[in-house]
Amino acid sequence: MAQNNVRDRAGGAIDDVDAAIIEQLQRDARIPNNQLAERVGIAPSTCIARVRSLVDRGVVTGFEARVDPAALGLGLQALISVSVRSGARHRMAEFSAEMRRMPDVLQLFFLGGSEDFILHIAARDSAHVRDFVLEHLSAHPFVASTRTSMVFEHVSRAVTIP
Amino acid sequence: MAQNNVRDRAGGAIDDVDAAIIEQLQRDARIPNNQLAERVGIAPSTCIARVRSLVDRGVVTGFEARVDPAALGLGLQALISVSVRSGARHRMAEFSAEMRRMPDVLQLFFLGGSEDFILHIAARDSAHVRDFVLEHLSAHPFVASTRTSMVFEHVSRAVTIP
DNA sequence: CATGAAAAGTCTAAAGG
DNA sequence: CCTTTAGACTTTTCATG
Repeated sequence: MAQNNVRDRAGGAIDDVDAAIIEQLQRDARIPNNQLAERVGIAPSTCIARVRSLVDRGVVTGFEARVDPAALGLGLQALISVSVRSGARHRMAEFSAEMRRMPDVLQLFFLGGSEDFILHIAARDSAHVRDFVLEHLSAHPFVASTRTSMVFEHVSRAVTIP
Repeated sequence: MAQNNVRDRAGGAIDDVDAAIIEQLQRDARIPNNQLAERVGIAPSTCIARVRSLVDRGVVTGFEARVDPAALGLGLQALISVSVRSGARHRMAEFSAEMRRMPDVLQLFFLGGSEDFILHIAARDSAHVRDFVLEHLSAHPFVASTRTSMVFEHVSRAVTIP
């Protein structure tokens, strides 16, 4: 069986050509359609239809520019584990919406287990991290406790096709 | 002072037009250059030069397609905190390179503090998570201990210009 | 640095296999 | 589902303010 066939949510299948398209677009979302077509070995018009189908089926969810936070003066990153008061567990959605509005928040992970969620933030310096935790977390009525760890290095990779 | 002037690493400055360009490209990296130019209020030829400059200065580090792991059959995500044996601390770089090669790893955070790093992985199901931890972490000579938390929800946001 | 105009290249739809 | 073709649209370069 030379061909992959991971089924997607919409019932379509990801074949080898789709996989190759995805891999190229993960590397460079701005590759011209005709170059992309040539690299994956199909005609440009077929390629355009394939890319559209991947987007329509929800496999490719968007195309975004990666920006270096350090280049914007945000040279520090931190992970903050937050435990929510047991009485406030049912209001997590509310809290989530608040956190999402904070400009410093890069990622938000809602977890099962003892910790309730982890925030990934970008900051100018350690005073900025401290202020963020004190003002937006420690002082928050839903928050039971926090634990902050500085990020020394962050590696992020696109998901690999199984 | 109506104009922003965050200095970047290369000594250039991010002015309001650059900030507007970055914001648009974070939303949609594939926006046509002439549309982008119109939205930020400059000529297409100027816009092309601005975008190139942002890339050359390392402010914009790339353009990538976002892919839904669930659409590829990876419906589960986990965060795994890993503590490294004290004797192996000086070989973290080696370990990092190994982890980066694993196809299931989405992100890798190197931390200061008691935990040494956190892995963010995508998996088919809980058996896949368990196998990953057992085979690649617990069995690894550098690893002292691990703690796995399932991710119920993951929100990821582009960095905001300060 | 920014611009406009012209050349080079790319996108896309339609028709046919 | 793929390919070819041809017209429309975009990108890009470069000379000039």
